[in-house]
This record gives sequence, structure tokens and C-alpha cells, in this order.
Amino acid sequence: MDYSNFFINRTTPEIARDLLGRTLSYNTGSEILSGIIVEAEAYVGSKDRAAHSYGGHRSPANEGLYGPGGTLYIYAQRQYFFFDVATQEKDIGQGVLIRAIHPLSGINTMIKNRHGKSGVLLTNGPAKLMQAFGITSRKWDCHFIGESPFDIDLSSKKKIKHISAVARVGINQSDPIWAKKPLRFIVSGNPYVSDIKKKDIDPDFGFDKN
DNA sequence: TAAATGATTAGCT
DNA sequence: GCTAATCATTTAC
Repeated sequence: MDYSNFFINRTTPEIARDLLGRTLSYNTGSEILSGIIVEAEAYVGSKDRAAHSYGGHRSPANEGLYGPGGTLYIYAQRQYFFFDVATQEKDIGQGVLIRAIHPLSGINTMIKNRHGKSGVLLTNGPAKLMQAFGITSRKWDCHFIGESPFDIDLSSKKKIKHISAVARVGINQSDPIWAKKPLRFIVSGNPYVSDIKKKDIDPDFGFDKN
């Protein structure tokens, strides 16, 4: 399966769910930084109040969302960056936000990028994850993932004990219908998922053995 | 040209 | 747990 098929032939929430347990990597030029995706949110286009493409809104800033499935959408806010992958055909404003990863390789470099912070603080938030990768510009915005230093392993993924679908965070509560949609997918028990309760942390990080 | 607005994080209580 | 910081983009005038 190539990127185009993976990001187009299904609904966006289905894609977000399927991304959990897969490996996201970034090639810095001298080393590979990678981690397992443990939290992702779906943004389903013009009907979605929480999406940047709500109401069909389109501007140079969110152009990446309208690219064909597999196009990267790097968004800047509060001097931090978010990492999205556009889904569906070109001109459809849907996408998946990668919110958290479980670090696998290049951890020392990530700690350095995060100014010494380690443990779950390393990547348990969308902006933290980008900082750990050393992303400081929108250079890769609107680029196809296959033509960027980023890579998502589509050929294999870790087995997950349980995937939870929960309400998204930080969205306009004035519209309870969309505010409560379960479009945020997480690996239950993984400590790198944001907002997890200590007692809910699973010793196997939420992954099945082997 | 100016003011409002967050797909948030960090730091303090 | 709660509040402030901080800035690109958007929206209003």
C-alpha cells in the first residue's frame, strides 16, 4: 500500500485510528528520529467546527489541508508547530493531527531539542513532538510525505491492546454536537498520551506483547 | 491598520 | 488543578 491509497480510500476517522501503533520517523540528515504514534485526531472538513477548513474556509495558511491524501500540513501557533497529514482527494479539507508519539530512536537528540526535558514530557503533546523533532519552520508544509524527511511505516504496526475514541480537546464548547464527537483516537494506557491519569498507565505501554 | 482568537505549554499553588 | 504567556493568522474597521 502506498501513501495515496492509505490516506484516501477510507473515512478520515478510520485513517486516524489506523495510524495508531505505526512508526513516524524524521530524517534530520545525520540521524533518524522515530516514535510510535499513540494519539491522533481526525478533522473532517467543512462540517467540522473545530477544523481549520470549517465552512470550506481556505487560505494560504491552511492550503496543506486541501492537498491530496498524504500531503503534510504544518501549522504554526504560539511559536509552536503542529503536524498534520491531509486525507481524501485534492481540494477536500480533511486531515489527521498527530498529537503524540512514543519515542523509539534518536531519543538523546530529542531530549537535546527539548532542552533537557525527558520521560513522558518529551513527546506527550503536538507541539512538544515537533520540538523534539527539531521542526522550527513550515518548510515542509504542503509537501507530499514521500518527498519529505518524514516517513510513516505503512507495512507494519504494533498490536494495540485497546484503542479509545474520545472527545477532542480545546475546541469550541458552544457547539456541543461537534465538541463531543469522538474523533480523537488514543492508545489506552500509554503514558505518552496527553491527559492520561497515572493509575491508568499500562506497564506494557498499551501495546500487545510481540 | 488594529484587535481578537486559539488544533497549547509551562509554571506556580 | 489553575492561570499566564505569547504570536501567527484571521477578522473587523
